[in-house]
Amino acid sequence: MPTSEPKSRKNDPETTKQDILAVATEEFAAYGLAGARVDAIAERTKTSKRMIYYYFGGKEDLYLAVLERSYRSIRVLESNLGLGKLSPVDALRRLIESTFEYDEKNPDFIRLVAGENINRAEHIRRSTLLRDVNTSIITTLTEVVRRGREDGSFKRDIDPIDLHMMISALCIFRVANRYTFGALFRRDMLDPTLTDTHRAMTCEMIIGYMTSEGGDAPLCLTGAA
Amino acid sequence: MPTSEPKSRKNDPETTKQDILAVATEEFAAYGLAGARVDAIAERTKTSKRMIYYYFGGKEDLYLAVLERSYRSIRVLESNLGLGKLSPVDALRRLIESTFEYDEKNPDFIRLVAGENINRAEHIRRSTLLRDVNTSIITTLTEVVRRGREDGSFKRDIDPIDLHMMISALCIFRVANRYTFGALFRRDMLDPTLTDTHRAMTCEMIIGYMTSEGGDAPLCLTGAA
DNA sequence: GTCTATATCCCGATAGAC
DNA sequence: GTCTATCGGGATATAGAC
Repeated sequence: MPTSEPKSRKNDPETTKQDILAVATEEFAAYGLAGARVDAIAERTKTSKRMIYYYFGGKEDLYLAVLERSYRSIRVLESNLGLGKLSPVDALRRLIESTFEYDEKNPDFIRLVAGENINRAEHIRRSTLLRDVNTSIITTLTEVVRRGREDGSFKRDIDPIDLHMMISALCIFRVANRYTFGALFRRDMLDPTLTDTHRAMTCEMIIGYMTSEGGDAPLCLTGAA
Repeated sequence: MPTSEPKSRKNDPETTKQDILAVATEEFAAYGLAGARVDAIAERTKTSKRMIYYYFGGKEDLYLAVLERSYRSIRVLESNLGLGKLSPVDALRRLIESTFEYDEKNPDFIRLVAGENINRAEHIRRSTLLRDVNTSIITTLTEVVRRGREDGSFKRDIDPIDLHMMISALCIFRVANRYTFGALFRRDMLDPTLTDTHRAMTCEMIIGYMTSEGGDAPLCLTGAA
């Protein structure tokens, strides 16, 4: 058996790296960058702590690799929704529902982003790769908004980044703030019996906004002080 | 001068404690519980590290005291809005706008909450005081929703906690995720030129939802696949 | 490429005088 | 109530053999 065929070996570098990344994602999501422990990551990995430094350099480099992998995952998923074949309203609804489901199923990603905001995004800022990966969602939304304006279904002239902000806000909040809400108001926002209600609220709020007319004081302000 | 009048002394306990709390709020908001340094807090205080342990017991107790002070601040503000004198729609708008302004002006509070969610709210959960303090916002919203349903201006039968969730989501997101958004999309969500746009979007989205009719497929689904 | 053992630093908490 | 000096635990990172 020639040594030039490493793929038959039990532990090839790529598998080891992916194993480390998967475990590190959970640890960083669970405790944040400052709270995460390299020892804890190594312990749950098939390999050793030395290998983490060997492959990734250090704790912060590993953390950045985790962020890059996580962002790529959601952006790839969004790009495969086939929104171009749908009407603008249906495309928007499909994007909102996909985001809603993805966020609910991937709390680790939400927690990573929350942690990186605590860090004032100083690690994301160092990565041009992350910026490139994330352009796709804005490109997608720009096209949906353009088509909706063109066929008249969207009445609002909105910046696509602001639309992304509103979708993200409503989908992320119930995951990101699940614990404080649960502790303060005794209501688990991820309780399965609430999913349909929350998804419908999210869709109707955003689509309702996009498809309705706006104005200076559009809503029942007559007679107010 | 009798010693029973301590208010004339330069350093009375209450002032010292408030000084510590103010500095600790900034430190915990800036770095989270795990990332915050007791030494850093002590350095920027008028007093010493020893006094932090003397008054508060330890790092985690100080952190909890900071959380209690911060939550009390926003809940007191909300309670003084005089919403009972306004129509349901105007009351809702006033509450949304107040929340929007408060969150924008108090990023430290938003960051504290985000950090506590990283901690899975395990500190908030230990405090019955925090739960009591936070009931007021739900009481307030319950009353607004009840009146709006009664006079017919609100068409949706919404759980007040869910309404609070939606208001919080839209107002908090642009502050909580300011840094990752800025780094990824090159748009500072707190840029002063965006404030009016975002506030109007937030109000119209929520009030528009509450005052419009809902249904299974209420929005332009005719002809869709 | 992989392991164990360890160097080095940093931080929370405390001792003990005044 | 306030200060300075320091202890002790634990974390990141590395050394060095195989």
